[in-house]
Amino acid sequence: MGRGKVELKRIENPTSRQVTFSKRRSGLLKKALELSILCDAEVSLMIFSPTGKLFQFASHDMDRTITKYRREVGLSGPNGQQPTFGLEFWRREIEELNTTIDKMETRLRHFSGEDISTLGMKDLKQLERQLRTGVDRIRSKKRRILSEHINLLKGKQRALQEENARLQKRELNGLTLAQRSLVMQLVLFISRRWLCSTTIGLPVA
Amino acid sequence: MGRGKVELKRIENPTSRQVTFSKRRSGLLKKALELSILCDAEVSLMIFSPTGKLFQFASHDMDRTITKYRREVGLSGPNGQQPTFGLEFWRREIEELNTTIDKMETRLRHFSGEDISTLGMKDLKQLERQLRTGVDRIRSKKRRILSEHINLLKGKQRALQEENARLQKRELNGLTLAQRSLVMQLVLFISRRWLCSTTIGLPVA
DNA sequence: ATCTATTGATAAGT
DNA sequence: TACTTATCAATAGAT
Repeated sequence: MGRGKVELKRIENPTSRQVTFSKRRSGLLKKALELSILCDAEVSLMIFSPTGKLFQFASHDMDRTITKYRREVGLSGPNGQQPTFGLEFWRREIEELNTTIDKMETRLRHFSGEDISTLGMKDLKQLERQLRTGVDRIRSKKRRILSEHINLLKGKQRALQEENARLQKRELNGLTLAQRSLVMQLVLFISRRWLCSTTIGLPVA
Repeated sequence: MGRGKVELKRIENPTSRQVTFSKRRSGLLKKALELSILCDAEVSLMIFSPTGKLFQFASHDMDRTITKYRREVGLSGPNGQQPTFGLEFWRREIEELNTTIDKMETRLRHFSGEDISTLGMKDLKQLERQLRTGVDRIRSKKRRILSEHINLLKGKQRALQEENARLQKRELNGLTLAQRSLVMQLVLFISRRWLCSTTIGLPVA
């Protein structure tokens, strides 16, 4: 994929070889990363340049993957690990943990409805019951949260309403006072005119 | 590189995920091979599918490369160059596995609707969606099983019906033969009587 | 599994 | 080593 096709054969020109190594190396690492993420796979990649420099990628953990690999392929490599005394214990321990993890992974996948081809009707029924229980509990939790939220809002609303009422009342009181004042002024005014015109007979100023 | 861009994120659809895994896996293995040949590099690649199946490529020898890797990594580690893994390594390995297990346990419990007090509404919604997906898939699987069972029964039923029809036909044939026999006997009987009474004139025995 | 439209990777050139 | 660009390769989505 480039300006020209390239045959699958060691590149003789050292410069091109080095350049191609650099480019393709990063391409390979990138694709390893993509595979692991897109497809949820466990990928480990080790690249040693001709000069012995290491480049690596491990989606999970290189050692874990190597352990898994050894378990899968069979047993110890030639140089891999001499079964020193306590080693066997650790190996078995780890194997056990890995088995546990595998089982849990399977179970988790079942919970997502994956890899259920091998399950029988009985298993499926049980699984569905469990999932439905989970869904019910989660919904109930959601309802509780919503309800709490609503209550909170109601509380705030009530507080606001009370505050509102208080403000309105204060406003009304104020108006009433003003009105009283007006009434009193009116009364005074009329009284004065009445006094002037009827009792003293003087013209109003 | 395909009909559409694809974001670097776990593919949710299990079918596409499986298909993509298959395609990209072979692509990755091919590119690993090419890099090792074109650039004279030592390449090792391990891929575990989500179901735990191993796919690997090693330009030289997996164990040799692993050993080389250990040596390389060990150099930058705290302990040094010995390919012997001390207790520290194993302890860390186990710790890591236990952490993984803890996380998975939590997740499993969440899937059963337990220990969800600490989850927020967002988490709960996501969880519920996953569970519902699981339930849907399981139901669909159940339907498929039932449907297969029904088809099996239908097949058996059809076979029985055919068998039945065959038996009935044979029975009818049998009856026809009996009838023929009766008719022939009758014919013989009448013939004899007719012969006796008209041609020979002797009384019928 | 097979087929294409597209995107991605990269050989060569600068 | 880092860009650019012309080409080839990989692959996503559909069948």
